[in-house]
Amino acid sequence: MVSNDAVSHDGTPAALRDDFLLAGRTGFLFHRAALLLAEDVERALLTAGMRTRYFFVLASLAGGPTLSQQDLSRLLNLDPTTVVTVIDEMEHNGHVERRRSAADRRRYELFLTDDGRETLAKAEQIAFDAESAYFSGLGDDERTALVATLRRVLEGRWPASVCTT
Amino acid sequence: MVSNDAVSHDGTPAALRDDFLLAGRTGFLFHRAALLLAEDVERALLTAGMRTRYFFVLASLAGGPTLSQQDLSRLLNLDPTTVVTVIDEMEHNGHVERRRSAADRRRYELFLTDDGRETLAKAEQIAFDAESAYFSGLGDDERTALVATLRRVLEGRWPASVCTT
DNA sequence: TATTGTTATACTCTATAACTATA
DNA sequence: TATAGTTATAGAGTATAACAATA
Repeated sequence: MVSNDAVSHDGTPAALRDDFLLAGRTGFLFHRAALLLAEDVERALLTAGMRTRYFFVLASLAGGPTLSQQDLSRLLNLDPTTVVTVIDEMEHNGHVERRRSAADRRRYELFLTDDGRETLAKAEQIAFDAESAYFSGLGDDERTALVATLRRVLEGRWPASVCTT
Repeated sequence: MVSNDAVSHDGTPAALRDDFLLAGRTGFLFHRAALLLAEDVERALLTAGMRTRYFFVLASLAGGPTLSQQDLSRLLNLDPTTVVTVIDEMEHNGHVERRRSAADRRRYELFLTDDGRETLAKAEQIAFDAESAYFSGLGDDERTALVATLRRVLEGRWPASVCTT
């Protein structure tokens, strides 16, 4: 019986053979590795009934300057209409409050509630654990180097339209 | 006039402040960096009328063992129904041929045509250029280290259901 | 009984356009 | 005239279920 796996006749997995083009593409490896991590984190957060995007918004509102929905949209690359949906849900859950900006009455200023902060803390723990497991194959030095590399690649590109200074 | 950017009062971009939680998450940086690269490559390929997925399939079929649609599905994490659509399109474009497997008449063996190989070569050049621009901020050593790190992280996880040996 | 490929269908997610209120 | 937020709608993308042919 011929194997139906993508394995060549000498038993070498296709992905590791030099003639498998994608395996040699930095971009493809990057793409795949990030997708696996995103899936791991999403799966972990789902056990607590939370989605990754929800977590990202919670974390964005937790510190630093006060953000509006448009700020969030630019910061997290979310469509403004998507932000409305997420904030609606978060407000309904009692995690976020909309307050009209006194300086510009078109805008809402978004604030985490105490419940929102508690929920964020739980989600952070879950995400932290998932990431730790994901990166468990790396040494501390290697992970530190990875973070430095990622920061350098992102330099000047994120947050894209937010960080204009 | 108060700035509507996510910039704090001292002018430090929110993303770079210590109190902006997401900026400290390896997973978030990873997620964002990979998304930007994927967008760059997609945008570049679109100038030649090609999508990233199409390119991935071309590259998967270019070398190594002969693949069936199910193999592709597992290798690239594509739904089998999605593979049907992509291969239909590729066959229509004259880039791929379906040939019934003699050993298992349920399966198709997928082969690139000469046209498919030419198209792949062009797409590879485009993707290569886009990746080079994306990684231009990194030194050779840093990029080599990144690839090594990515490979280690992917070890045993990709290709997931394909590489079972 | 399980698997490959296929179609039809439903569902989710995102993007588009139009509207209001404010600037 | 432009921007923040909102709604309704359309579109793309994906997943689900059922089917025929083959193992």
